Amino acid sequence: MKRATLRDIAQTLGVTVATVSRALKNYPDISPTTKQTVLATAERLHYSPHPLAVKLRQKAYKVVGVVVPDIVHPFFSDVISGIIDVVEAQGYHVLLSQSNESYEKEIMVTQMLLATGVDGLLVCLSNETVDVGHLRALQEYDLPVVLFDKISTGLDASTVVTNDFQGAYDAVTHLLEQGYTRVAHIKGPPHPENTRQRYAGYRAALAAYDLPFRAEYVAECHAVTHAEGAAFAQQFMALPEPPDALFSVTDSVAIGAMTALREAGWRVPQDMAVIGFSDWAVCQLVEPSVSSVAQPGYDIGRRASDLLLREIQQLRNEQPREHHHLVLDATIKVRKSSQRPAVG
Amino acid sequence: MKRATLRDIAQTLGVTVATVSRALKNYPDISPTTKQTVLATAERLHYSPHPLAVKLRQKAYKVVGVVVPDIVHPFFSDVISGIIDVVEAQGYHVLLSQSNESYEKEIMVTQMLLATGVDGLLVCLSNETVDVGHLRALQEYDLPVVLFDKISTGLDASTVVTNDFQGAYDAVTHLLEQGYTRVAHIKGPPHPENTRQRYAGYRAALAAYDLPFRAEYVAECHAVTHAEGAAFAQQFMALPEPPDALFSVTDSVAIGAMTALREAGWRVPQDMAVIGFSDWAVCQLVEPSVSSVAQPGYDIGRRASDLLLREIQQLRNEQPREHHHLVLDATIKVRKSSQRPAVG
DNA sequence: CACTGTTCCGAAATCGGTTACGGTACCGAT
DNA sequence: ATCGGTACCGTAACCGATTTCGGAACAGTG
Repeated sequence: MKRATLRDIAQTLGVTVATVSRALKNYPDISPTTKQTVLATAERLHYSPHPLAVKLRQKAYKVVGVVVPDIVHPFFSDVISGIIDVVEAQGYHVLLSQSNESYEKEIMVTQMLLATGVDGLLVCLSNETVDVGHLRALQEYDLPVVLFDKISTGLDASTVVTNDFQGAYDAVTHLLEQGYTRVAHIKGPPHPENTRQRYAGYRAALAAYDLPFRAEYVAECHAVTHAEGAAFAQQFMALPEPPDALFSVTDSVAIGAMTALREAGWRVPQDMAVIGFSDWAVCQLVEPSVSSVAQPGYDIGRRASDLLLREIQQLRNEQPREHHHLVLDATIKVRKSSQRPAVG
Repeated sequence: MKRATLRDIAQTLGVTVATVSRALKNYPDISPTTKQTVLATAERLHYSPHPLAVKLRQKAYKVVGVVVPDIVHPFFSDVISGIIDVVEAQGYHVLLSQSNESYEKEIMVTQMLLATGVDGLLVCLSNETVDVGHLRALQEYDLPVVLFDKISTGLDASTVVTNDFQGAYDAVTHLLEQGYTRVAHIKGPPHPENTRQRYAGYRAALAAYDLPFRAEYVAECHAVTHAEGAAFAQQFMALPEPPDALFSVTDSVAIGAMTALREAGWRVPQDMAVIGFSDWAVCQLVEPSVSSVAQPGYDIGRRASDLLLREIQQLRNEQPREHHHLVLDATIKVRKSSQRPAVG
């Protein structure tokens, strides 16, 4: 069964396609009679306008491109879910690509999206990305770009990020309020802004409690794995004055540390409290359950989409485009791993 | 900066768009001279063909639609990742939608994808879906559809699924080989074929070892949650002759059961072995690490995409379309939770 | 010089819609 | 009878490419 076109309807009725088009779109100067018959035969032939023809004429793709480093990651799935919900409600669709944390692939993918045709782009930069010339090139083609999570100051674009500083600050403050005083931190790799902000939040919380910063209480991840967490935990336990709490840049590292602690006979949270970051589902499944800082992934997706769709509209109406920089709060989820049992 | 068109090039060179088009596409009857100048100015103007115009002419969207119940699910992220990798390598793109496990939403979403324009569809049915009339309607428009994971026999389409029967059979056999004899099973909801196959595999493995089927060793989930797993574990422990091993339909349920076991003072795997299904990342993070059956999500995505792209090609070449039904083996991942310690 | 055969390129149709513009028919008013 | 106005619909340009057909220019041959 072939797809019905305007001409099919026009020919069966003995009118022109223009008339049919107007009848279907409720134009004023169409007689009620012809409108009725057009609608009827359109219904009968299961007519629906050919998407490409409409889009070509309208110069609108009704599609937003999404580039994430890695789809198989709970945070990004959350973001994508938020994006889809907002964007589909506005009649747009989502074209999805991943960069696999590779700068090369990111360039390839953005080029492909440009070539395929999108009205705008939602991008989370890869960890490798420093230069954003490829995105600036897109902007020169009047293609709105909104960055989220991993952003860059080198681009004049709207951004939506988690408040990593505040999340870290709250997490460490929570530990300090529980009475822990020697809080260690396993940082992430030096480059991404996120992990730097978490580190900054850690130091700020210590400072707010007039606690000294102790370099031996800070370790720096590279692979950000379970194994690294375990290794650093052992390193901390071997210190002459070991820490009594740990704030980890990521949940997997935190859980790795907890495994090492348990194997060494340390109890969590009695001997060492642990709090992670990201609030993966696994935090609720392990024993003891792991406190963590939840990133508002779904909301990031929603807000970023809102901003992008607005910019697309502004471009279309030739209005000046505004850029916004949203910072969404993270919320700490307190579970067993950081709740100091009542003394006595 | 506006996008350069064929006409822009044609006008600056004083030729027609037809010449430019042919020069750019290496047609034979173009003089080397003009081909050179055309290529040069195309380069200079950063020309790239307008995707919509090409697609309209070619009657190809170069897009495949993907419908999954829930993006925020490690299995589906894996599948999507596989789809993207295959499809992008062939110059196609992925239009992503989710049904949220709702039959209504699934219909809406497939309609939207049809209206937006896709060359084919990769669909995992929602749990609610029984009738597949909405997909059959798509096929009548000559739109190839490939089902994966949650499939339906009511549709004449290629399918790609995990061998749930074999996965379950292997898992239970593994338990029996370890010397466990009283293997319990927590089933999933009755409707999805997957969970029925897992149940069948469980029973077949028991039968292969000449072990009796004991109804009190089988429980049926509804929400398929951590809490349900814990509740059923307590139920099993309260039996006069409790099981010594558990095969669970899903990892989260397995881990819930393990939590309840530990709280009751039962050791895993000494007092009860546990093996789950799906092999979520969390299995490697909890203590003891959880054995599980890994579903080949990434491969399912790849194979399903291969089938779909082939059907799209066949349709385009007016060749007869073939349907295939792939069943990909699951592989058991043996970890601590199911390895019986050497006795003595 | 006429005829045939290349070589290279333009004209125009096409994909399926949208829409500015113009024209016909019919009405009532002068 | 003429004019202005309205209701309705057709014509055609357009979006940006692809592709068939045919024609002009030129070279080679008898």
